[in-house]
Amino acid sequence: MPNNSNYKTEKEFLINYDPSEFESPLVTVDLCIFTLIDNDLKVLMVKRSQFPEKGKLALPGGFIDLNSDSTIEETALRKLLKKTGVKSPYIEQVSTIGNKSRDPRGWSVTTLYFALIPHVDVIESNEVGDEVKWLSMEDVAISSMAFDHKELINKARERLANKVSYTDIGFHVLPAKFTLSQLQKAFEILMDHKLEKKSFRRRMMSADLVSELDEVSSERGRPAALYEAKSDKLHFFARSL
Amino acid sequence: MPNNSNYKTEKEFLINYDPSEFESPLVTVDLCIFTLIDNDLKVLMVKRSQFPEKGKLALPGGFIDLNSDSTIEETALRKLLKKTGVKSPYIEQVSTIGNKSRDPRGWSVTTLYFALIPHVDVIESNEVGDEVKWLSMEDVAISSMAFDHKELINKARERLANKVSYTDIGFHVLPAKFTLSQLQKAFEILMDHKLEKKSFRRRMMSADLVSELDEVSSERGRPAALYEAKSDKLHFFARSL
DNA sequence: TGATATAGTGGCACTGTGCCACATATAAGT
DNA sequence: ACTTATATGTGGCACAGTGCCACTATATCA
Repeated sequence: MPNNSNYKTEKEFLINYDPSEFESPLVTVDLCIFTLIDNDLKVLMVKRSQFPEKGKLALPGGFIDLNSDSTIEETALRKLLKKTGVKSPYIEQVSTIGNKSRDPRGWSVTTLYFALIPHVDVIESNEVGDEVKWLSMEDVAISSMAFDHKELINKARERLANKVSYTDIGFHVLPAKFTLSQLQKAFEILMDHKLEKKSFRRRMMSADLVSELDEVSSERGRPAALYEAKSDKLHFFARSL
Repeated sequence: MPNNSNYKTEKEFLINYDPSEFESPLVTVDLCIFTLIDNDLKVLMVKRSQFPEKGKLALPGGFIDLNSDSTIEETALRKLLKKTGVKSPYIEQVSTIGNKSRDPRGWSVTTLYFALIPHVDVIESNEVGDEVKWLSMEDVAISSMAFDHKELINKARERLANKVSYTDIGFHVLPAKFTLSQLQKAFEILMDHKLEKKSFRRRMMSADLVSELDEVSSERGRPAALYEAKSDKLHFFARSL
């Protein structure tokens, strides 16, 4: 607990102030990076190379670099860039978890972010050469993980599903051009909830979020019109999906 | 930055691990405690008695007590209890802000909570005898404040308005018995948005959140039926207000 | 008794949604 | 060539919830 009580002026305080008076918890940032691969929701994990929890799967993340990071968001973006090569993801702070038991090293606080990236943008074999792995969300429940990271993933997953239902963040897992069916499928997977085709299309068109291109995507069946997102701005739907 | 790299076993790691290897930021918890006094939204402020920012208005909050607090929520509740005497408020984590410039003492991280309490439950002249003040939200913009606390209040205010529009947390600023008009007025102030009387009543009744009592409240005009909240559970409206 | 004030309701037009049948356009199979 | 499978895209209607506001109800005050 702090003890810097009896200074008479601001100057005296600043000169004599000793940061080590404060006993601080460990502070980390953890990232839950989601993407869609073959219509399967995946989360990026790394295998820990150091104690504690050496060898276990963990979320990418780590300590704030007090010298080079000037904000906590910068820490998060730096770590995401290092693991995926993606520079401008959708990223959002989920929650901060702090208690005395989550880390064997002692009182520990972590700020959890989730990010949404299109899989095509990921540079495989990242620069660090850490052992990274896209884990299917279906396998999260049955995998053993470091610290409380399984809980963290569940929190992020919940926030993701919720937010996708009333914003356009779902666009961020798709490539630049997509069909409305692909878009709908992505929303359905992210929300874990089936959607009605007609209603979905009506909403997307009336929200004016996409513009039709002069191209079609053709696989099986009738060729589908390709669209692109109209804006990068976060858009709130008037009503939830 | 951490340096605890070369341990061969977990045991060796735990024995030799030195927490001071880590350079940690300052970690605090700040509270934005809202209530309604005479149909005016207020936020609780304290006058700082120590450097830095001595004498300025600040949000109640402070350092985690690593010995007595076992979670960060416990820290928040402890501080709220100390300032207001309220034991079971509505409380919610808003966001965590961390950067190198917000505190003259150096890299600093704060986790911001907002709380909603009924004014009647507040024990005036709290045990610490700190100089505390209910500041009207209208005066926030024109008041000088410590650190980045004005921004913190604005963030909490925004979250509050938003959340009130699709949940029943607005109930928490009212006494146990209230009229529907009082309830509507409270929602309007918290959301900063006028509501339609008929629509509001329809929604409240169909959501089955209140039960009518055999009492009436009578001031001017026709006496109004008194109601009480049916449950403490957080309820999400199907549609926003 | 009538003015004023607040509580509470009736009722209708409008909007968005769920639903599902139908029309359209292509590839693949025979 | 024609059929079948498959997927895209639309038409249209019943239904539910909302906004709106005039109207009724019940009190106090002068």
